[in-house]
Amino acid sequence: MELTCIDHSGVEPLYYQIQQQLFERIRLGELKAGDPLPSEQEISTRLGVSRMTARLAIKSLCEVGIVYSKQGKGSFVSGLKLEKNFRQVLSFSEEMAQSGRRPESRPLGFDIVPAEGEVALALSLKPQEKVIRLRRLRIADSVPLGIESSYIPEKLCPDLKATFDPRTSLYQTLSARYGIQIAIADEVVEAGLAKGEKARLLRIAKGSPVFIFTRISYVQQGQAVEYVKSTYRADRYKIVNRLVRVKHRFAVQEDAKSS
Amino acid sequence: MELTCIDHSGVEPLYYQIQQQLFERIRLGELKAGDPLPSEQEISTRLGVSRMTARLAIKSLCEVGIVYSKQGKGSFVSGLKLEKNFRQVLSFSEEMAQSGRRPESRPLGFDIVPAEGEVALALSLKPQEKVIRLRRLRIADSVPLGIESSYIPEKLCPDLKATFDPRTSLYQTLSARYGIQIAIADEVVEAGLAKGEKARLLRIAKGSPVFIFTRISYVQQGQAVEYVKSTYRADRYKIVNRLVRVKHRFAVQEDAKSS
DNA sequence: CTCATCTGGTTGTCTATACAAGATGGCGTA
DNA sequence: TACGCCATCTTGTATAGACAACCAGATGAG
Repeated sequence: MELTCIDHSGVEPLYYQIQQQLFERIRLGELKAGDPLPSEQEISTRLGVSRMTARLAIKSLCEVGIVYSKQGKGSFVSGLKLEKNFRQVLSFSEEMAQSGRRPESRPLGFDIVPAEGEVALALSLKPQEKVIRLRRLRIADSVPLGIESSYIPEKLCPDLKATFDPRTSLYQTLSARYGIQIAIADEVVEAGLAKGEKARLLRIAKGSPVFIFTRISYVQQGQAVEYVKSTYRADRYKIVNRLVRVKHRFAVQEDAKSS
Repeated sequence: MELTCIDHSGVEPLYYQIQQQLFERIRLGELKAGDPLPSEQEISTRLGVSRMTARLAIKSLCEVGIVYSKQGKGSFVSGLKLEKNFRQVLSFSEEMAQSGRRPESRPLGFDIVPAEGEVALALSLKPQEKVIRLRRLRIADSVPLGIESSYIPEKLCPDLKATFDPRTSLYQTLSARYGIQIAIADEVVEAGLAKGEKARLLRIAKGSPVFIFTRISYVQQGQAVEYVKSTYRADRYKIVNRLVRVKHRFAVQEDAKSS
């Protein structure tokens, strides 16, 4: 497949069509790691678009890390696997789908409680405001994997408690019924030991290692919409990360506590 | 502080100067969460640059998540904390500096061994090729924090063994002496229990929870340069992540295993 | 042969302009 | 009053052109 047939009619942006064609060629292995992409000039003349448009397409591929550019040399396919999308906020179902496992959820509790302590703090609520609390046992391929407790301000989704089926996707419901699209989440990961009720629910011995996640999800405007605390079995769950080395442009200097 | 004084002499790119000015105003709290940034038009006329240049400055702020744009409305400061840089490849010293702790390293071993098993696989080496192995105890504020074993192909840095002081920064040396700049790393995080020698070195009880990191670092071209396996105390170490919800443009569909 | 220079190709930055598309408020008409 | 249309602001997309910075290979002089 070569770079061809750009639709100039305007239904889809030109740079997006080019980006998708290039991405497809990479995904199919037609362009392999280290291979040079067509130069901006070449794309420009071959497809009859301006160089800036071709450039925009390539830059958007650079942003997700599957391509890199070198001044004076060209743009190249990076040698990184694209098997997984790292750094994503994923729902449990999405996560399981990515790793090819069959997800299942068993509700452990679904009620409305006043926000208190860390929950109120994380969601910027006054201590008396109501939150919807949803506790679920997460199951992968019939094996208990983790326990999740979600807290969502009731004012954001008034009748969620009445209409939501706790076995389905919370994120999908928030998006479809309330127009709440989660854009970013901050997550703290700790390691600990399973004990008591949690060990029993997860069917592991007391003292087994577990991951403890604390996650706050935000919409793009920055408002917190969800606080989640969860415990996952460490023998059946691991975290895969892709880290990037930043070129200290936005390095936030430490507050001068020591000086 | 207002948008002022752009240096047109060409030492620093214009869009970069503008980006830095805006970033500084946000960092100082002069522009708070939810506040609109000056419009592209306004920046353009006020500073005497073209709108595309102003746009480039704003877009680069969007990329790191501290600003978002809405067609027809404007660009706004997002409500996200920028206290930390998330998801970076950091050296131990850099990481400690960010959290305001005093780093220290005690070498536990420094030798050259043949690559075997997982190490050879990760670094794409033939089983007989030599790797430099460096084991270090990582200490923060005089408290043992973790044990790290790094493996680096000897051919990439021939006389490292002879010249490198194991108490200093490995990344800095790789960059300064060999021109090896690490650009990306893939990391797997597991949770486990401390036992035997590791528990003793870390001064924790056997059976205490620990993080187990397995990291492979790459240069931008994709070649692996370092394999690290490390064990960190979970009572003194936690992971902080920022996740983004991607707009399924690059979603890699699952291999059709089920169909 | 060796080394400096030139030259063409590439990405990086920047300008000036244009129209499309979404948001918002006002104005006028029904 | 209520509603639709319009003017105007915003960002999004696209063009054509220009020069700078960088890289690599060819060419030439010594």
